[in-house]
Amino acid sequence: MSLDLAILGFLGERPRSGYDLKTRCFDRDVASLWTADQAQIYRTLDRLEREDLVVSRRRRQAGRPDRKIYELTPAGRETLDTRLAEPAALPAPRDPFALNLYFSAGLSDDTLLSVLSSRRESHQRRLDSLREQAARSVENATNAPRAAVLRQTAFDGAICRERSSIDWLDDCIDAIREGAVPESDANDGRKHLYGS
Amino acid sequence: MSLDLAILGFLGERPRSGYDLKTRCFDRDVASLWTADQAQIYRTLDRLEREDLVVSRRRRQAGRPDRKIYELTPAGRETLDTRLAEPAALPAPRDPFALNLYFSAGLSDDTLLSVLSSRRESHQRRLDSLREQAARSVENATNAPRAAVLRQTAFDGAICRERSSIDWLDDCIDAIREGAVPESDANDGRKHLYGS
DNA sequence: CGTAGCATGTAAACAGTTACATGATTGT
DNA sequence: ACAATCATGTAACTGTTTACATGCTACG
Repeated sequence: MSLDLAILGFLGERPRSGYDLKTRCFDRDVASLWTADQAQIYRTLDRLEREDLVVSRRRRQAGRPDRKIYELTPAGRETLDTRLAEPAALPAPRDPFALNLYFSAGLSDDTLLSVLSSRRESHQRRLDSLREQAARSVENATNAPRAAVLRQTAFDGAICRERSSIDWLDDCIDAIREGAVPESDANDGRKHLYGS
Repeated sequence: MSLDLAILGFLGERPRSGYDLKTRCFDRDVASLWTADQAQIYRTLDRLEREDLVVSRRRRQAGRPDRKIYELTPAGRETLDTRLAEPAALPAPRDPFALNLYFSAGLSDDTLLSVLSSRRESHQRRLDSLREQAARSVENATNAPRAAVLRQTAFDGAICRERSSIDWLDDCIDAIREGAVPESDANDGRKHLYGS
């Protein structure tokens, strides 16, 4: 459903083709907030058209296949505005990495450290791409100051979470290095042997 | 796949039934890190048994339906240890709320404020339940100090992210209240009218 | 005594999301 | 052959819902 919203949102700025949405919008502008497959985009456009939220018209192109340009219908515009103004509940909690750690008492300090460091790197990479995209987003919207600020803000939220994840990981890593995490529990997890 | 890991992890501590996993483990211990449906748990247990990662035996009970107690096989234990030690890549970016904000230039300041505040409340509630569960987790593991610390750490990561989300939202709210967000862009999003 | 609720397991249908892959155009 | 563009097929995983079966215990 977030994909619907994103597509309606992009079409709300200006009419676009599926190809356009994929290459310019999703892959370039918001890739670090949301990713979408090409097939997903085309199918969703089909559905949105069936629901009369968008309409398409074909545009001939010299030397290229036709482009199918989609734009919002009034109903689409209305749906977009409504959905944007709705209070957005949090999604169900899904924190695979925390789960991992929750069960990791059997790992050695060294293994833990390597898991945490590689995680830290991933977050760092994501942080970098968030910053890059945030910068580009602002450039692209200099003539719409409110949009520019809100886009920057949207990225800021994600950036801020990435930074806090990194800080947390650094603390974990330090704690282990300083020996602040107790040694392996006696017999941990092996109290109940198979077949016993 | 995270569900697999969680189930293997819980069974790694001690043998348990499906019911047990649902009511004690998922609904009580890690509800704010991961949720799982009853049907999902049973289906996954079936599959894990077909894959020889767990085995079950039936236990008669006086007056109740039999319980089916699952425990890890050696292969299950090995899979668990391997998966825990693997570097965990970040999941694809999915930030529906940031997307929302990204497209919200057409909303009034008042509407924005209400969206942001209600979001703030949701995060506050999640933060509270994280803290609660973290506290209980530590109590329940006093005889396994390494596990206790790692569990606390796992929750800390999530807590820390929730806190930073809340701080960020507070900043957004303040900025809007202070008029630091430019007024609605002229004609925003309505440049391209339907049918034009 | 009857009814409700709890404890426990099984099964199957269905919808939503994402991924991955393939193929059809069209004109340079 | 290549790039741009749209279209389809398919599979996996996840989640939700619903239904069914059984036999306690507890309350009015």
